Amino acid sequence: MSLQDVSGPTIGRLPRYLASLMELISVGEPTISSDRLSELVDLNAATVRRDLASLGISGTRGVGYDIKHLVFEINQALGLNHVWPVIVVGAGNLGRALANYDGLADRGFPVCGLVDVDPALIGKAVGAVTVRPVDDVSEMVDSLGAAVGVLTTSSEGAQEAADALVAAGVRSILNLTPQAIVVPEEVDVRRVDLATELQILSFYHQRRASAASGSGVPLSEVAS
Amino acid sequence: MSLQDVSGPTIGRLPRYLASLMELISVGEPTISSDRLSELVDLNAATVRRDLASLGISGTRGVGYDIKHLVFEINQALGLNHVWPVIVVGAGNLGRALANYDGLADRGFPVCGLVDVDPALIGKAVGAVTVRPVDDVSEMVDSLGAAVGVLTTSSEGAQEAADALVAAGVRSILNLTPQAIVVPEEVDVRRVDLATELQILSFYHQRRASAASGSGVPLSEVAS
DNA sequence: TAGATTGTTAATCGATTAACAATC
DNA sequence: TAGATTGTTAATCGATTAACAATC
Repeated sequence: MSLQDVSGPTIGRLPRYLASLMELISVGEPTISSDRLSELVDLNAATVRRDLASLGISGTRGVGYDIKHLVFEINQALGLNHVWPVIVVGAGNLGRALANYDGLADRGFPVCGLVDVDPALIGKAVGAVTVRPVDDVSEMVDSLGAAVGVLTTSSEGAQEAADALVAAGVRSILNLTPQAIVVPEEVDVRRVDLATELQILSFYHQRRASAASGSGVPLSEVAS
Repeated sequence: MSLQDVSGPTIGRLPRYLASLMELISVGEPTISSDRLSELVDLNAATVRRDLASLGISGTRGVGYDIKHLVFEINQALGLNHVWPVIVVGAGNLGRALANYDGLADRGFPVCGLVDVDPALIGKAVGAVTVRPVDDVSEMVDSLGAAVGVLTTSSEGAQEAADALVAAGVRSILNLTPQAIVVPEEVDVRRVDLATELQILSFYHQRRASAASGSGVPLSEVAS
């Protein structure tokens, strides 16, 4: 299953709705109209109503939507009424940064395990966890109830790491390596590649500067 | 300018084309048909021809596209015939991980500067750079020719960091904090939020497991 | 010339949005 | 009842794709 393909219109917007709604809750508003919410998230009001209807959320004509109900249902849809323990494979700089990062645990994704193939790293304490060998993954998934794996290995190690996660029963993988991985059909993979993100930025930068001379330094040869 | 809106169909696929083409080069193939390339990148052949035509690349009827030419032109379109020096704002775990990460420099985005507001971090050596105060950003952008800024501060520091980059003349920002930032119209921002990526994974995980009992641990209260 | 493949037109598909009857 | 706002239909828009004439 390829997430990007299946995703449909709604899912990517749910976190945005949630962020705006949380602010409204802190202000104490009880209800909100699709019209006003649409302004906050910069979408069309009809799109907002569509999205909410598709989640099975209904409002009250003439009044709007109950904000707390909205938040509850969106959290439900996103699976945020659960805690999803995460196992990070790869205890390099990025893996260790993730294990130290509160932003994941705060949103229901605590890093409960950190593994690596490098014997030199095994046993090292990082944040709240200790680096363990990759061979332990299967046991860790079972005992910790981990549902999600994050790959922060080198490109070379990515496939092997993914295989280990899949063998351990993990069905959701966030791949932070530059390497595309191959997994069975029933496993979901999302890939975030920072260099690709920068490429996209530079694409627009270049396009914007097109006529003017670019501020980048010419690179020797590319296509050889 | 919102990148997601403007992006059009092509840009997000260019890195994929490039990856497949690089492999073909290493195998020594001289040309490729849109049909074959479309299989490699899992797209429709007409879409491939569309994309290439939109970049001004033409092939030869009956033969296909010259692979080296293709690679050169796609690199050109992505701005990869330039080196884009990057300044990272925020020398926490993630910022330091980026400064140590070869994957960016390898693809033309060397981290040339790392700054932080925390006096305790100033002067620390990280990878090839030394942490400097945020106040130096403007001078650094000029002297290093930095075109892209990456935010790895805390949520609280994100807006201030973005303001400093914008004031220094940076027009492309990759925001890795969970905080949305406000910038002038002429500045491009891309946001990558790992917790959001995990949310999307868990959304599908949950949907897949819908009927069956979820494997996540129930969370106490969400909507209060 | 016969076969292959491009470049592009027209058809299709899916998502967004305007509009409005239903109804609080 | 009058005003507001939902829920949904039909119109619109934009991207993908099939199909095919052009041409190597």
